[in-house]
Amino acid sequence: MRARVCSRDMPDERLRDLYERLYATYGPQGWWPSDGRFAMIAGGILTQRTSWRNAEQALHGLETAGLLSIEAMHAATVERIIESIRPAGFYRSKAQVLKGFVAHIVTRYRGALEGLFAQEPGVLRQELLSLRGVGPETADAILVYAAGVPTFVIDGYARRLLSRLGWIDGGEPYEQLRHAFLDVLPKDVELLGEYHALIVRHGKERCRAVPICAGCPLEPDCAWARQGGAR
DNA sequence: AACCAGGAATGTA
DNA sequence: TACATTCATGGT
Repeated sequence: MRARVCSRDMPDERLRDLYERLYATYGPQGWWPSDGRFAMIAGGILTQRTSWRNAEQALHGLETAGLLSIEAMHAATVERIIESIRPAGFYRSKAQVLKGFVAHIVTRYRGALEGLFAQEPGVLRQELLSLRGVGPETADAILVYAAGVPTFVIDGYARRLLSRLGWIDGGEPYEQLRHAFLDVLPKDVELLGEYHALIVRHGKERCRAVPICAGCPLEPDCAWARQGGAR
């Protein structure tokens, strides 16, 4: 089946319905409530290919070490950052990424995140993407949850859900899927952030508990669900 | 005891 | 462009 979600000429009602259904099922997810913007960014980097549980431990490690600020982390050695974030895994590369990020903020914006976030949204996104260790998913997560920019985060859960709904083939480029959501949803940061969080929440249920779409593999009686819901 | 977790960079063909 | 490999800990 072709990816009708991706048409811009034909606004896709299904993506709005899906949000309503997910929200009605799981309620607000309350991602990244009030830890501070830098903590949100650090969390976004630390959680790459890692459970949020482990990323939180790493964040706590940074907090305990007093490294949860741009100035402190900029002054710290990579070794000390590594010690603090070990539970998150990939600690060597992530420590470099964190240090590279704060170095960028310090040199370009004199250590103030406000300078970065004051950029035009499109420029800001490109600038984030230019940083080492910040790919499309992390960039969009930072934009939505820290910068307040209305964009959409596409992750493995979103791809898997849309595939199982039969709305995409699965191999669509990141940008295509991002626009599929953006083009049919209100430019509301809260809604867009909630939507992504709901998709993750639903994905973690491993599609066992709640049928989201009639006839889709999420139905309790479908073959995929009976197999145990793995992969 | 393999498998997965709120990815991205690099290398190869 | 498309696919494989590397990074690495911790829970199930």
